[in-house]
Amino acid sequence: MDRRVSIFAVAQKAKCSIATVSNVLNNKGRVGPKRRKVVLRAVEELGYQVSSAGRNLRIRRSEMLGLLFYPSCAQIFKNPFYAEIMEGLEEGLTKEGYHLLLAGYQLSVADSPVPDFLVQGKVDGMILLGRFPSQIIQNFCKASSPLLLLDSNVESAVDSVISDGFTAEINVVNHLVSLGHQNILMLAYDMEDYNIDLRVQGFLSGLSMCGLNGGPKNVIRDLLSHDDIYPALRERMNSSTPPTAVVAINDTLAMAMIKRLKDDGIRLPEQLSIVGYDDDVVMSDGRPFLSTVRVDKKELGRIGAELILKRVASRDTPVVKLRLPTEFISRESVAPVGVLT
Amino acid sequence: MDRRVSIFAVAQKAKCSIATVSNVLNNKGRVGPKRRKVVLRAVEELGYQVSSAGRNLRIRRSEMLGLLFYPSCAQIFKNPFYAEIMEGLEEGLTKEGYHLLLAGYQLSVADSPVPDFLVQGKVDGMILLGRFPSQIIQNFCKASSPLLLLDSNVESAVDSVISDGFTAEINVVNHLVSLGHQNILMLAYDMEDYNIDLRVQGFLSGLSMCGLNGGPKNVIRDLLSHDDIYPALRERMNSSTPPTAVVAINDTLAMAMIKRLKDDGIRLPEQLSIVGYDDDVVMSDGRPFLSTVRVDKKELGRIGAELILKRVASRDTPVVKLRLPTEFISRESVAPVGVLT
DNA sequence: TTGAAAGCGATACCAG
DNA sequence: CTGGTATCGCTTTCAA
Repeated sequence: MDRRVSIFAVAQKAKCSIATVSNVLNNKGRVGPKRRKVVLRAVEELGYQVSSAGRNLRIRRSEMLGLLFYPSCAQIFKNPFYAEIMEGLEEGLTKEGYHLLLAGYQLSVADSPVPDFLVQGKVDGMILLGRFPSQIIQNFCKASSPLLLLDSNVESAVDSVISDGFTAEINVVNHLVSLGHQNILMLAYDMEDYNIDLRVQGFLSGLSMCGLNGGPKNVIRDLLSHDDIYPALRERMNSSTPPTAVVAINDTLAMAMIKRLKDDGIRLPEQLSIVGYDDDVVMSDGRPFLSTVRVDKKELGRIGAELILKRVASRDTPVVKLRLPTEFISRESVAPVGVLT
Repeated sequence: MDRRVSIFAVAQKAKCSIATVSNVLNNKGRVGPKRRKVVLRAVEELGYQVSSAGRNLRIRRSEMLGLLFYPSCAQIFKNPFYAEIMEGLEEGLTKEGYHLLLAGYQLSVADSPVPDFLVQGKVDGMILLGRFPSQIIQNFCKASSPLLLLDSNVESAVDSVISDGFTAEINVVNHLVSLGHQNILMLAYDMEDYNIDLRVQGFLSGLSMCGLNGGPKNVIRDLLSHDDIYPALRERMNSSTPPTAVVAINDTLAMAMIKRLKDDGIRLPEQLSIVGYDDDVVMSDGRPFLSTVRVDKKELGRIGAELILKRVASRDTPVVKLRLPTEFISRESVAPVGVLT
């Protein structure tokens, strides 16, 4: 912000008008190659850089996007999943000269339902990363400023990009069934979460597509923590018709179950096949073990950048709800049913 | 950025000049209480918010600070320690109307040694969070824009704030010695890191202050990973003069050692007392176990905010190198020497 | 192909 | 205590 050398200095040195300098810098093309070179050299020699203050005022955009976490940055970033999304996001934005303004929800939204940097026009739009209560999302929608839901979604007219958990779980079921599994159980957390809904729906669709007429009994989703979920799983294992495969809502849950199952002497994958979701870098005994659904998190971020930028450019673009394709990753945690490897 | 209602509208509605509106909004005091109220109401009714674009241009500050991570946001944020610092930092900045511009080092510093948003005047200064190679820090110093090293330091004229590992480790040693420990070992990683240096120095000073004439033999610092460090510790334990207490450079290392020691059947803390550093939330058997040095991470961030803001306000403020006081937290992992609890 | 000049929205000086 | 007004640095018509 301590710019001593303004566009004037450049114009002077290049013996032309500031308009021409601006045109050169913005590649407006309406400048002859000769002049262009002279200007560029002047810029170089003076070490000139456009002042975004002046620029922003004129173009009426800040070229800055707000990034909001809920409940706080700490919570989000502890999760490596989001960290990778962030990388893609930043990459996509930087490429277009955009930057991210950081904010935890708590701090920014003290009294007003909308962060003040939004309302102050510090940003051209907002990106909501993670699982926001839908009430909060509604507030943001009302602000009628460009908005993007990254890795989440609600049934309103807001752009959003998530991984295609629906198709993913259908594929998972298909794969398991092709290995002979008939009694498949899905494990999820009990919370309001679009991603979970989607995956559960995909799972159930998968079952019925395979003629397995699955239903609520195939899904355990009324428990919150690993410690609560495991006993429920254990109970099923001890029933007269134990599942031969378990689909966990994400890798974290899958790994937690695996640990407990092993402790209880259940042989994996012989007795029970397990599939996760996310393809977090999880190791077991030094090498990847868990079959899972790979989500290209960087791509998720990149696409997100594209989407929000598009909306900033023209606010009446039709709303886009994107589901990113996923890839099933087959590892040791899945085996054909009844086969003792 | 889509402000339809400018300061003009307010002035019109309040039947005064834009100058007065500005004065009211900035609490310049030179406005009568009556007018002031009228203006405030107009602002309210119109839902007016100052445009930071206009403001920034005029005051020649962006009221934005760049936050830089090395090597990438992902790396940093996976560490809960930094996450808490961030909270304090954000709190301190928001209070003063400042915001954080986010950037991973990789992306921002592709070719230029200094991120483009700095040079473009998008920010009024930079905050470097974490362990940067000193070469990189030097580059930033040259940029002669306000700079703050958060939780790190170099021997140049840059503001920095870290926890006082020196005094902390002296206290740790004193405490251990007061419990009868004479043979104390410090464990650290082999890397260039001001914090590690400081703590090691404090540790050694502590020893000599207690008349224990410790030396390099009391410090193991030539190894990189937990897996390498443990054998070295193990070797000491098996020697003719085994340590009775171990001071780990941080909680992570301490917990890693504890796990391995337990696996090897060493009774803790009877056979060996252990102290960590950071007071991360680490549990063992469901409750805090590890004696450690508590760092008020939020305060670290808050102080950091204060420092950089001060420098932005006046660049020729003398350089400040701050060491935040710490607190020794006594828990079960430390016991008097030779006492079998 | 180039330049002059009109703002963008706010702050702050200087008069009154 | 209040109001003109110059100015910040840039983009963008409109003329030439």
